[in-house]
Amino acid sequence: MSTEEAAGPRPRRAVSDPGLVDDLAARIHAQIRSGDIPIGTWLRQEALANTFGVSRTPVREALRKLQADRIVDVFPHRGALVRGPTAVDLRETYTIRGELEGLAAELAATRITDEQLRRLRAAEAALRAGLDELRAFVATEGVGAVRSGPWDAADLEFRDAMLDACGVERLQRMAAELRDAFPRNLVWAALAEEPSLLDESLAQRARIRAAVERRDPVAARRWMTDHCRRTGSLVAEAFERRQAVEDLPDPRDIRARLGRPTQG
Amino acid sequence: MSTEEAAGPRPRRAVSDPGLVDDLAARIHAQIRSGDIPIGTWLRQEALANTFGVSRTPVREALRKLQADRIVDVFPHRGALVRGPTAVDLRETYTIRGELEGLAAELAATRITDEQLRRLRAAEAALRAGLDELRAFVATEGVGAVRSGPWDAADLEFRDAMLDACGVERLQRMAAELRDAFPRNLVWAALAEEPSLLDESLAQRARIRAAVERRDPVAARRWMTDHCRRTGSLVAEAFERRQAVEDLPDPRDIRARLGRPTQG
DNA sequence: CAGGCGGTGTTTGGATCCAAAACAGTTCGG
DNA sequence: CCGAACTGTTTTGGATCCAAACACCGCCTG
Repeated sequence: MSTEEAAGPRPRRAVSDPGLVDDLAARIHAQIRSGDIPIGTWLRQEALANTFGVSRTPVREALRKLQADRIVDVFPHRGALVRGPTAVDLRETYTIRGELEGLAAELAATRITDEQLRRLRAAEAALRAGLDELRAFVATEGVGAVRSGPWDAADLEFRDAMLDACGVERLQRMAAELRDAFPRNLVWAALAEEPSLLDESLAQRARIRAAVERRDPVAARRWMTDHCRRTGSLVAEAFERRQAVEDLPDPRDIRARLGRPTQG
Repeated sequence: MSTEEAAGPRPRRAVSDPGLVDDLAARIHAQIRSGDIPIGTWLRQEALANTFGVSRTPVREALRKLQADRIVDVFPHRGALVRGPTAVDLRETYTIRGELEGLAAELAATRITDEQLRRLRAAEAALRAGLDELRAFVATEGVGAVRSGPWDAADLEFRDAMLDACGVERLQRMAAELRDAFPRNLVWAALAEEPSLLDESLAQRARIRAAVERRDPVAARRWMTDHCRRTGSLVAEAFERRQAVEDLPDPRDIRARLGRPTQG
């Protein structure tokens, strides 16, 4: 019987070359996260191949990775569709994030280093600065013109610092996976429309940071979990409001955004 | 500029056809989970293609999916290597599982239906029966001869029933992902070597079931988290013992199990 | 006029082909 | 005697090719 094992080559350098497919997947994912490729978009293999200057073969493999990460849905003989969350998806995701990041905060409170603590404080400061700037921007330009800015970056940095401090690699990865489960604009668009919510969000994070600072695992976890759940409720509610306005036929229905085959 | 969107076809039936690639990935994954393909095996594309009667193209896409699921490591120009956990991997995974399944138990306690509760009880009964049988088997045949049996199946069924009862789809998926992160035999081989541990494991589950039955979310969560952490400790310790005996050069080192290219 | 039917163009899916990379065994030089 | 370079073989990676599936459109029929 032909076995598929047969031990073979031994890799000298582990991950020096990222590999074309992984790079492609990361790039496509980035465009989806940023909103450049909107939810409900059909990803055409040939178009992607052209834009990245490669053939369809590596594109197809990249799409399989994105499928496994639940970024796109692949329909046999039809193509890959960029997944969009439903309101319950949002709630569920934030609930789970509350658990995972809560655990991370708890662990971080017991084992954070001084260096990591400095990073956390810096992120909080950046968050505060970004909030001021964003509020000023909204006051002059309006909510609609808001684009991904320093507040969003600081937001990610704060979370990354916390996850890094907890020291559990798998936890980092899983939390990141949840964070990237849907485009960023869905998140901060919900919060930016009411600046007072951002104040609240910042205050919650200050509480978390303080708890970690004084090495209080129980409080750190509690505040972090609360923070995630509260944020999740806000995002989900905003999403539902928005969905009520533009009447998408069905939240779960794939037929949304069908348009026409060639948009010429 | 050529855009990669261009709205297109609308899928009629959602998931009627699994698709060859998904099927392949599932089959390979199953063989890894069952231990038929051991950890550290180099997966040769052509060999896999031959065994499944297809060409290398779909095999490569399937491997990309497994890579995204962290089942294999893909090294550019070298191949795909079946990942094996380290002891810290095991501990981390069970810690996180404690959180997720704890949450699941908490939710299940509040919203489980009578039908689901019946399923949970049935799984517990099967677990008990499987335990008796396994103990008898170990007494006559010895630990070494133990293979995946009804106890393992009942174990999975109990967890699935609980996750199903919690009603959060993403939670189900993430817990399943953790459960399948490494071969099953690593798990129950650790527990089977000391039957009293299985008694303890069963008692813990009875406690959980009882808490869910009386709709006590706090207790359900507590017992479930405890159960997962305890199991994780046992598995990790057994793994460390085993690893100490067969002196693998380095836990993280890829060069393990190098052998020769063609094992003819 | 509505609904079913087949033609046509487009897109995906799998197989095949070829070049580049890596392993293994050998040879050459110190 | 040991190590570095060379060569042959194996395997992966990307491109290309062809068939099958699907969407769109017009036509035909009831």
